[in-house]
Amino acid sequence: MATAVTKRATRGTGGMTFFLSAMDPRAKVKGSRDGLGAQGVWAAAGRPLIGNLTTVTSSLRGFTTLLVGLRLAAQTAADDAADSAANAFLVWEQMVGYARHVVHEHRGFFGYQRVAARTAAAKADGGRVRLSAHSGEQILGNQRTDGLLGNYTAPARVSGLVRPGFPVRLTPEAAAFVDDVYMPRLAQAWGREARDLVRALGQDSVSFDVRPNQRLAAVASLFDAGLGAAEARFYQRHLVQGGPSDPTSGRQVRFAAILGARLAESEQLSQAVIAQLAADADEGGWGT
DNA sequence: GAGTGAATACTCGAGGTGAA
DNA sequence: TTCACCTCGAGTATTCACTC
Repeated sequence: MATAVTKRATRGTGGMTFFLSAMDPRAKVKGSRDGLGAQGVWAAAGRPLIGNLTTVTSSLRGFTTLLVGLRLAAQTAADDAADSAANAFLVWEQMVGYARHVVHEHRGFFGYQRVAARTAAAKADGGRVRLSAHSGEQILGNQRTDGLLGNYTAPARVSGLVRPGFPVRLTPEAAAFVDDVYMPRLAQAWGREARDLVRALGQDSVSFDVRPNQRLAAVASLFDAGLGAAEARFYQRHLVQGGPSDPTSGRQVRFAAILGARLAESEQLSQAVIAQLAADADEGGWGT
């Protein structure tokens, strides 16, 4: 049948050509606001190449927040109480937001607006904010579904960072990475194995000082500019290359390789660069 | 009690809208 | 332009009533 995107495999040349045709009403997404049918293009052409990430998971530091938060939250709920672990994660996500805003002046994380507003209010009134899972203290209308827990957990699972099933827990490899790379930085201000931080996250409500201090700085240090060698290797393997169970059967690894090479030469993803990528793919004999 | 199927709830991944 | 919040459809899991 004809679809919005029809692919023609040209096995002789090892390439594949995409062209547009009229929308098949059977393929149309019912009631979708996707008037141009971009979702169909993404599903047909993008998803087979990038198996783990979504259009929302554009922040590497979002994954950093998720990994460290899940590690800490698991320690607050040793009895597998999923709800309390989730609540602890929400508190951690709030804490990270304040630290990134105050220390690094970061934007572009979930909840930025409320974090900025409450920080300004706190500076005029004692310098402390309240962190908790209660709706009034969350940094989004529904932090659980619209924050990192809702948007990053599934891609992290596909990337081999989060175990399948429930409750949400890191894979052994991801947990070891957090312990090696991030926990020592937190421990400098929060005590051995960041025990004071774990204790704080386990509380129903936390009063958090957003004036410059060691604990705030320790949390912010996880989000310093640049990546260490171990971080770069880890994220390259799990996020860029799709992780150990790469659902694209190696296509994502090859795509990352040629994209990386082309972007190293060019600042922007222009039409010319895309044409070059297609030529690179043809040369590599990708087939379908 | 076991098996089946419908109804319901939940999760995930898209894009749109409106305020600032 | 950015950000927060929303809707929507598809897929999956769970619950429950019904039949044998």
